[in-house]
Amino acid sequence: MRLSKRGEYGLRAMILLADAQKNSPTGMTQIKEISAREEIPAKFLEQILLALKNAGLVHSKMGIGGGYYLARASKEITLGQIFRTLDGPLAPVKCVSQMAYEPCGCPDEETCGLRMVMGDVRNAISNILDNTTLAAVVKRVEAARA
Amino acid sequence: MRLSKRGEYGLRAMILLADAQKNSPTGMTQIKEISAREEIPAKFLEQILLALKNAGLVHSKMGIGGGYYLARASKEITLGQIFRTLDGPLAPVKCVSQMAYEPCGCPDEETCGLRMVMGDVRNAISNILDNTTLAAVVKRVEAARA
DNA sequence: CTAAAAGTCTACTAATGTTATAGGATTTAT
DNA sequence: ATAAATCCTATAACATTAGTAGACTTTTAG
Repeated sequence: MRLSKRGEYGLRAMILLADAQKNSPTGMTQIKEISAREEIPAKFLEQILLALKNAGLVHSKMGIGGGYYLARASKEITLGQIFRTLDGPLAPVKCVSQMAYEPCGCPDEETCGLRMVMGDVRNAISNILDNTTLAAVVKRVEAARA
Repeated sequence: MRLSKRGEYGLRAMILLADAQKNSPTGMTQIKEISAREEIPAKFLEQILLALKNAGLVHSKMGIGGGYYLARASKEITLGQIFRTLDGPLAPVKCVSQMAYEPCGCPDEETCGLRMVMGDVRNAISNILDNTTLAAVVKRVEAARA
């Protein structure tokens, strides 16, 4: 049940961008700054941010003084959206995926006990990640710092 | 967030063994029968059952008329135990794992927003898998069949 | 006692996925 | 024009996964 480094780095970067949004209007931040502050390999982060950009979650500005910033207010972006962009479906098995259903190979899906339980697991994960916004995470971090 | 085939096959096999326990005292079943009924490659299943045996979750009997059976009553075995044996820790990131903690590389664990949320995810998964027994799964399957 | 039926155990392989790194192309401010 | 930044694609090194192969051991039936 592991989160990939790609997903981890991407989520951490997005939380940083959400935090930056509070200091300046857009919160535009350069790759190298995110990379330095979060200790993420810069060229790897570049690919990740590009994927998030293509998914419409961040915008960017090229050239001198450019950088990345959230495409929407931080309370309009959920961790679930970021996760799915970088790591694919939340569901532990494809046969309970809402976004990318596929049969998993059990003889009868309707009476597959594993499928029932994994459906619960998927819903539990979704209830957290699809209902947690970047703004909520930033708020929680501030509470922890206090 | 994917369950491996190894984990999937192992969980399905264990649910079958739990069901078999209701028909005969031990519910002893041969690899080839599990393999046929669950459509799992026999030699792969062999390795999986061996791992479950070494973890003390099933017992076996060699020779003619042998097979595998649950080491305890089906209500004494949780899906969490099986999952961990075959796929490792439940936690999406090591820094929130109860069984196998390791730092994940964020600059400060105490104020890492991702870590907080992933802690919640781990707990949600654990609440399901560590509280669901094989007996409960079998019961649920029967309810679905009715 | 022997042969067949079952699990035991280890090694190997092919395919895939992960985690990067490299380097040129493009855009923008000065 | 130049420097600073993102854009984009390729590729390499490594790890994991899913499965296969085969020799070995134990047990029972005859």
